[in-house]
Amino acid sequence: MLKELPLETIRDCGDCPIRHRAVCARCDSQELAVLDQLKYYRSFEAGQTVIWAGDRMDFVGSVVKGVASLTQTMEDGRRQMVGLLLPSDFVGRPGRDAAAYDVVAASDMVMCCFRKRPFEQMMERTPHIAQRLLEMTLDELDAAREWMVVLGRKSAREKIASLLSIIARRMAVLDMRSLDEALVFDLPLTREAMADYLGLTLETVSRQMSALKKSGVITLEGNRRVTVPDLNRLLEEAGDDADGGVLA
Amino acid sequence: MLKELPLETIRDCGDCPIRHRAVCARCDSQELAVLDQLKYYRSFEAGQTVIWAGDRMDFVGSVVKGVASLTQTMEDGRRQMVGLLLPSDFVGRPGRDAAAYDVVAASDMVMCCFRKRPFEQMMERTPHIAQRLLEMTLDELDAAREWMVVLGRKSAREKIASLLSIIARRMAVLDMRSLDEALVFDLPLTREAMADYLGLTLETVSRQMSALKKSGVITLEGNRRVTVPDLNRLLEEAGDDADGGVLA
DNA sequence: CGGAAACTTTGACCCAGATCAATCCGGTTT
DNA sequence: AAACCGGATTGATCTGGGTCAAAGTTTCCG
Repeated sequence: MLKELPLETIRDCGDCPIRHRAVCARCDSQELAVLDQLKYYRSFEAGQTVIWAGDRMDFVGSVVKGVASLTQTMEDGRRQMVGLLLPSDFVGRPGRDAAAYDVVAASDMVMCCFRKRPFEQMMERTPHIAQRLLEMTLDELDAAREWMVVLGRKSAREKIASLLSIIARRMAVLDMRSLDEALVFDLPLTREAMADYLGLTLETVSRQMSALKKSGVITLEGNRRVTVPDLNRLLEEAGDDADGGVLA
Repeated sequence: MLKELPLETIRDCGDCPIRHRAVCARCDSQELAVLDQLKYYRSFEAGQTVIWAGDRMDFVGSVVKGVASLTQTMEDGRRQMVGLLLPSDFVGRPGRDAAAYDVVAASDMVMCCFRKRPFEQMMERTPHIAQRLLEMTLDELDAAREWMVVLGRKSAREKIASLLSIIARRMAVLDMRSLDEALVFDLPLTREAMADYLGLTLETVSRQMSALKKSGVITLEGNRRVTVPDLNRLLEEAGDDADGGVLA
């Protein structure tokens, strides 16, 4: 356990599933060729730590497959998740040496990595990368701010509904499914991780999941598989505008 | 009331107080000359709304003097502040037409504005601006994530102490005062705005302010003026490492 | 298959912070 | 000065979610 998985397939950027959403999205074929030389893949199994807060971080990269979490821990052990990274999301900060947060694989995960120095040099020469990274960072900032509303002002039930709707929508987009039909997905988080995301205890998460199930807002098969028969109903429960913001 | 203040002095970029911290920080004198042509100042009085969420926003800019807040409002009226903008902070998002949040002047405030289109064009031609904006956005994302820990995991007393220490430190840096001596500053926020920042009610804010005062962690003169005799003591109350992160 | 570890659910009770309701300022207007 | 007004404080009470505790499920392996 806790060792890196062997890589089934070394992919080519050309058929990379996140080619058009990741930090490389704007790159032309020539720029991509350079990145292709620089990149290497790393795999992690669910639960494995990618890096600890404070550790020296000599790479940056993109989540290709699976889900990772960014978590901040207070000295007394209280934990708050501050980022949930789905495929195409970027890990690391150019210009910073140490990791600011614990990065943990929430599910089995594959990352496309670059050594930090060469990547930074490439960024200086390649405005397309810096532009895309700015765009992605601004999106993340927006997401962080939405999340602050969830943490600061929503009830436990609304928090759970918010989390489920965020995951449901992002998963649907990644799978290119329509938001109108019933959505089925596997939660990439344990109850404890959900609690860390939402500023709750795992008991409260469990109770509210049961409550949403009893109300028919969701269906559960086992602990992980969730069905959302009507996304608008879920969004109402989340306290959001039923036709809320469009995810890019 | 609620009209823009007349501008006492039209400043030159050369002696602008935020010249070396704002989005223009990296610009050379030639680039600065171009910006100088583009820029215009706007003043707001405390309480005045700069722009409402959803409104068309045809400018971007920097806070030069004073403090502004970004606030998200839910349909039922619950409010959460999602950004606190001090001098040098950037307002608006290149590439976005509508404001995402209410922007309100918390104190009398001066902004240095640029019409959005020309600024975006300038950004494309001037990597120094895009680079600096990326850096600032990454810093804001870090700040947002710290704030998420505050919202999700801290007690009311810790929340208040956290807010005071953030403001005290940023004010001290702007005034170039040492963090070792006693810090005195005027709170730029009403109790209600503090509550919106921290996900609390104004009554709880008031009670915890009184409690911190009784414990000698702070001193109050009137409602606004705060003295922090010992910043480390305040940081302990905030639940942070006493020698916490260095603010850039 | 079986046993254990990890995760989840459920119940009983409690408390920090919300809510509701008076005051209490410090200015400002008349 | 008196009346007014927008904060701010303080008090009494209530409650959502935390805490502690005990089962119940899955999953993982040998």
